[in-house]
Amino acid sequence: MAVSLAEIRESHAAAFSAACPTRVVLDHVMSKWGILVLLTLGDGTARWGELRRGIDGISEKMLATTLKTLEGDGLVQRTSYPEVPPRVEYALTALGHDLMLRLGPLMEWIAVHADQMVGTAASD
Amino acid sequence: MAVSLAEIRESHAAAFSAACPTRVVLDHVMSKWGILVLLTLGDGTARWGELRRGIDGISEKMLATTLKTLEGDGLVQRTSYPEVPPRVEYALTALGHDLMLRLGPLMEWIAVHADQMVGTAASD
DNA sequence: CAGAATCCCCTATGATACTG
DNA sequence: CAGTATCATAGGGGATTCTG
Repeated sequence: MAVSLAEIRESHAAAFSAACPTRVVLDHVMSKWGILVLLTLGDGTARWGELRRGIDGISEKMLATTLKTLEGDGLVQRTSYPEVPPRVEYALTALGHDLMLRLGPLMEWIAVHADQMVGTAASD
Repeated sequence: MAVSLAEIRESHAAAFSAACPTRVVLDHVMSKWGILVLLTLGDGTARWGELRRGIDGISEKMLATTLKTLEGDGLVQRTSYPEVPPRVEYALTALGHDLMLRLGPLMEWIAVHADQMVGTAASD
């Protein structure tokens, strides 16, 4: 194997201190809806309604909160058009896009192995 | 660019349905402490006390809960030695190790970009 | 259509004390 | 040392209603 876990861990040692901003970002990105929103936005742009309908089970409140958080982190960009039927579009920023690239393989792995994990679905 | 976000999203479409086990695993792995514990275990084996001291800010309860969850998911293996001074060692399973390999690059990216994100540290 | 504001519930998270 | 049990709390998260 080429990648040493010890190396990985060492390089992220900072994350183990409670004050590290990594902790915060981790909490935002890894939050229940964070990833789903980011993933949905991966397409390019999405409108509020699209996001709400696209992410099964998300409430308006959580969508709003999550979007604000991600926007505050500079991962998502919000653009509102001053039209009569209000239209707002959300899109990934360059930073967000970059992050998604790292998230992709992980999501893939999880999707593949999710049903292997015992804790998720009772085998009995 | 070689990787299309649309492709990424498409391949994880299942994650958007609330019932998908991916959601559960996501919640476990991406939970506040999940990653930290997995990361700490990356070294090989760690004892209860080591984990508790190694992860800044985690409470006993949360450590216990997180460990059980991850153990239930088959990501972590618990081994207790029937000695007089109780000794228990936790280690990543093959599955957990595999997961960590995917988590590494992500953690790295986050660690590097964390301070770029506005929402994490007040500039004022 | 987009979202802000409210009310409410439940679970995640914590601090502490207790036990094998 | 390695947990478990208990109690308490904050905030995540949901449903509903209201406004621009």
